[in-house]
Amino acid sequence: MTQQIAAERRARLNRARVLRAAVALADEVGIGPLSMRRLAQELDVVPMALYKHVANKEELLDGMVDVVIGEIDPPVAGADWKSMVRLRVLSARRVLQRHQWARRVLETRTNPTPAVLGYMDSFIGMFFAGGFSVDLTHHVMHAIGSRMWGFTQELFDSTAISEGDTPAAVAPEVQAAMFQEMSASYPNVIQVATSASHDDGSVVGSGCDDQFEFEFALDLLLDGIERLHQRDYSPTAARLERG
Amino acid sequence: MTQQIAAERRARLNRARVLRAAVALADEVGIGPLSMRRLAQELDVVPMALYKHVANKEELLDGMVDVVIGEIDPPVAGADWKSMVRLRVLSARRVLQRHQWARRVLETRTNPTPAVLGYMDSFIGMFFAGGFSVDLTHHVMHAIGSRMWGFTQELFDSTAISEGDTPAAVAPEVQAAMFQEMSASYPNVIQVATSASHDDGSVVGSGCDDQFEFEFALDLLLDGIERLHQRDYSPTAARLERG
DNA sequence: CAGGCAGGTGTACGCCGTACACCTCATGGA
DNA sequence: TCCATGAGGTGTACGGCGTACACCTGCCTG
Repeated sequence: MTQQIAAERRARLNRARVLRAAVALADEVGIGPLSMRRLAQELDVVPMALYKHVANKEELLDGMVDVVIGEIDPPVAGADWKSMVRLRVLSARRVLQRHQWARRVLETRTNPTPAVLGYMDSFIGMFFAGGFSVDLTHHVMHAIGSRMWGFTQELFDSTAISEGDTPAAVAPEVQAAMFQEMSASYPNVIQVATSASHDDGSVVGSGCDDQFEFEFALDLLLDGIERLHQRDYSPTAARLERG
Repeated sequence: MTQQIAAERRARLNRARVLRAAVALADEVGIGPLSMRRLAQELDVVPMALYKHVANKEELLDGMVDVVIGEIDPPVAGADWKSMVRLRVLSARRVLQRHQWARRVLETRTNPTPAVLGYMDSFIGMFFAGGFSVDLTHHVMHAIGSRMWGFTQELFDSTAISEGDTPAAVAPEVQAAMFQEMSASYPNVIQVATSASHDDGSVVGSGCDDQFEFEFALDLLLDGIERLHQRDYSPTAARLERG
């Protein structure tokens, strides 16, 4: 009975609801405009109410990351290490792509939450299961770095602009002039940027297939790692004898 | 004469001086505490005075990045592409290590400044000079990503904590308990983290040699790239026949 | 000597995170 | 049945942020 009444009123807040609302809000408006005040408003509550459920904004962000990580598929069983890793990374990538903000937030965490550690632990476990030494695994984890989460540090990718303001359309003749100028100053950049995007003449190579680029780089890395593993390479030994 | 008087008074502000002061301040206190107000104070000037020299804080940060990029060595002439790239990256790394904050700032730039484009252009030029096709260069640049700037996205590295607050020493017995707990929950992480740091028992593997890890990963990448180049591999062709 | 303009100032606004004291109301023991 | 308790929501306030806008000042040029 009292439950019913409570349900008719505003549902009671709890940590999970706060985090879910935060994730949803960030998905919608981006991480920049996500403030405690804005989130509170979304939950129809006064800002300070949130602090009964999260210690502060940092902890809120930690919690949001945990929610996101929870969406990554568990490792598929019974495959070789390489495909396990590959699939897991690509799963993480899909998740992080649903929550664009998560990349930046992940990067700014100062200490890992249990969920993060759990993911890393199971990630490392895939290499162990594949017969990697602790030592090689260590170096390999460094080499993979943030690619483990399914993203690369794409400096200045075109999608980064889409936070908030629209890029303010410019007249075609101005575009052309800019292109000319760029071609003169940065001929190599222009060549590379336009190589994969013959269809549209956009200056930043927005025509290029991010997913392909990601997999290309990932496979380059995995192939290199496989080669090391096959020849029982020990990075630490190599370093010692190099001196 | 008037010059002398001016020199006796506070030197006049200009964009370069603002940027240099900003870089110095960020070097000293970190990027977090760097506010327009704080910077103005450092320059013994009212906050709004800065806006006569930079449009807003974003532009200030852009300018700071440019200053940093200016410190990267130019490419060494007359070497093969691989060592040119390698040396350039390691030079960038040294610079970015002098300005720890620059990594984060670089990551948050939304559009590249001329200095950034210039660096990328000359970077791309090294591959062209090495006989790489435009196409392969494009993919290779993606694969290198932020490693071009001499950093990897080290999530949760121990250095990240050092912004501002000291980590508040904990009693050894508490440390031991934490270690026990971690070992139970994240056995793989613990193994890997402690593999390269037998000397000190710190939980986060702070004993590991970042520079070695970086070069290890860089070389893994460069070797992979070299292999592709030698066999005249065309990623785009590979993709077309696959797709 | 006059005028203009580059550059430094003062004030004020709206945002942010959050400390702290307070209120309210469901709940469980007497 | 009642009342103490404590979890959870509220209101107010503070200090910090970026920066808009009007203003002042003093050097440089004509």
